Amino acid sequence: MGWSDHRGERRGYHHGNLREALIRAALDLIGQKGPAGFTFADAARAAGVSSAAPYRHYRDRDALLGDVAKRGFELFAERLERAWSEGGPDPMAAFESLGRAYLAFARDEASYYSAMFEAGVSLDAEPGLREAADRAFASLRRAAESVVAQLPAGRRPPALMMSLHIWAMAHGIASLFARADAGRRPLPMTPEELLEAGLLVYLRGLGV
Amino acid sequence: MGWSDHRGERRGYHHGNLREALIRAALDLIGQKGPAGFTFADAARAAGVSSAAPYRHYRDRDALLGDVAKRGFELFAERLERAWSEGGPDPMAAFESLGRAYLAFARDEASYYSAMFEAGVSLDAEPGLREAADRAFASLRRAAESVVAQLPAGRRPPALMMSLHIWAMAHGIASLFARADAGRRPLPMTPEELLEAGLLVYLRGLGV
DNA sequence: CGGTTCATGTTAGAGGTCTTTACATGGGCT
DNA sequence: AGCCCATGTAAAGACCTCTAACATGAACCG
Repeated sequence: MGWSDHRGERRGYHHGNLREALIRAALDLIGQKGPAGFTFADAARAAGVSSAAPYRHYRDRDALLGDVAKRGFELFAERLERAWSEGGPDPMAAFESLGRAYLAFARDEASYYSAMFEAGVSLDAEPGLREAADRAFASLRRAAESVVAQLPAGRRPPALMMSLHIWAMAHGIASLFARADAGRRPLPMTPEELLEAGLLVYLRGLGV
Repeated sequence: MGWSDHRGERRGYHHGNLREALIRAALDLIGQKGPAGFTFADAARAAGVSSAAPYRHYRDRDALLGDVAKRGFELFAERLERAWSEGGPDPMAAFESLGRAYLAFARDEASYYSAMFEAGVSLDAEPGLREAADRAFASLRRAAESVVAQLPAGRRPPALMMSLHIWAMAHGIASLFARADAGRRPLPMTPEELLEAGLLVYLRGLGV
């Protein structure tokens, strides 16, 4: 069959770039039906190949999801690092920029976020996955250290703990309230406002 | 077949309490393989009945999962309410008791927690599900109101927002760090300590 | 007490999906 | 040109979902 896939890219018997097409298909399907809402064969269909073709590139569905999660963490780390460095010279302003970038990622790249945190993918499922996740977390931690460094030496909270708190709150808000899950709890404010307010309260509690 | 199920409870042709057995089977299976890791037929097998029997009690797998989530929220609400009322007369002490109960539930009843927050069950999937979830959240909110009421009238933050922040942090910590997911990020402290510290910082930020 | 009823089981099977095995294709190298 | 092998397909077998038709036995009723 020579007809092209749904993006009009396929050229002949061989797809040419099935690996990437499967990733895109997985992201599309996660967006439509959640991380558990599609099968390996569904991804093959969406990419325009037979249901056996994906096995040439991934051992099974979990391996595909693991690759998606890994790429998600890499993209996430980039976005967080960029938000931090573009957030201005003031650590606090940069910090808020980071928080917004976190939620923006959770919202705009909801499919990646889902694969990263809600698909039940083990950090050992894919080589490099844990490293990518660590890099994203390190970005948060560096930001926390930079804020902590502004405090007088006697009142510096542990930056690691601080970054864990912030990560937990950002993830909690993203996970509970920022998903478009049709039937989610309604909020009196946007998730971004909720997170910003939460971070401000938390930082004030630290004496910042 | 007169042999009994894996818990030695079955008596004869009729199971006697298949509905409950299916719930237990679902919880067992979620604990072993995650909320997406088993089928309706698996649950039937685990309960010791034919694969058609569950249809007498649940329309499909989602209905079973919805019932599990509903019971989970009911149990969760009970535990939170009890922790609050047993936490002592001091609102702050009661508040910490509530936080510990939250994490204890996420840890000890990980299968319920998974069905409630990670299985993608819509709050409309089952009659009474949303009500049960609301009751659990209301428990958090009442606790927040009680703490807020201790503050001078001019400095009272909105209790709803406060309860959302606390829920988000508790859920974030439970979801990211408190699961025994074999390959989770290691922490320099227990999740309970992390949450307690986070709540203290947050409450200090509010002026409590 | 005997018979009826009906909720709750069973088996059988249609229809579908997933996964694997054996075979087909053609791009790239010598 | 011709070979190799990465990357596709087709088809078989296993399993799941769901329905239909039948079986069992506990509870109820005359």
